[in-house]
Amino acid sequence: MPEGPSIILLKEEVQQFKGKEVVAVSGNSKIEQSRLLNQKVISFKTWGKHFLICFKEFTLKVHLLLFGKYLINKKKEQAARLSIVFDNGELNLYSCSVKFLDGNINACYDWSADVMSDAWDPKKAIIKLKKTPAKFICDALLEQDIFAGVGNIIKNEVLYRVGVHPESKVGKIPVAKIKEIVKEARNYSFEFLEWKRNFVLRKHWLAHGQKMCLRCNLPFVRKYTGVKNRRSFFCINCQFLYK
DNA sequence: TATAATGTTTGAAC
DNA sequence: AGTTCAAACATTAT
Repeated sequence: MPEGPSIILLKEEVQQFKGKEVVAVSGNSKIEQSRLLNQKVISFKTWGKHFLICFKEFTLKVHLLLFGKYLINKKKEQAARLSIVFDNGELNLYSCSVKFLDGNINACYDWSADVMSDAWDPKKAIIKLKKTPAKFICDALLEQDIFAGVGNIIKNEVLYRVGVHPESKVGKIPVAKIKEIVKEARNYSFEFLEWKRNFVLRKHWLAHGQKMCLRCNLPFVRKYTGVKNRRSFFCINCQFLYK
């Protein structure tokens, strides 16, 4: 479900509730649900994979993790983690993490680290990468402090597009190539957004889940890589190993 | 039916 | 005290 672009779509879909007051709350979440009652939604925001419902005094942070789902004006049979009812509809959240953040939301997040944000700052990402030369690039791309919103699919697609082996060491990758990776992390995320919006994301995957490399027709390597030990799909012919 | 998968936090073990 | 790592959580298609 998640990855940054999917959360942007969620934000778009709930705009009907902006400015609306919460009239009922339920669900199996252990948070103090009553806090939400009678509160008016000031705005919806996202930071990477975080979906943020901002109220006057606090923000509700929703993270869909790996299996999270949401339904708008619809319900599943299973109990919701949190169901937020407005007078014009409801938002139902399932198998996700929900938490309150107190105070000004801007104090909680560095918006410039979010690849989907207008405030995204590629230069900062490059500086952060330079500080961790020993890290594998496959791990670095998943670091939310550097590339908030990038998940495993985006990681695989970006590395294939720029021709970099996932087990390359950050410090061994030429600066020009690092810049390309940073640029593509944002660029691909926006393509992901439009494809996902139109339900055609999957058919545009060039690496993730693929068996053969379309460029050279060699079989992909499928391997759990990095300290994070996440699935990587790559072509040893088209993706250079900087080590 | 067992397994694996778009993710993160936690707390024990070093 | 800082790092590392396995476990926990949760869902569903194959």
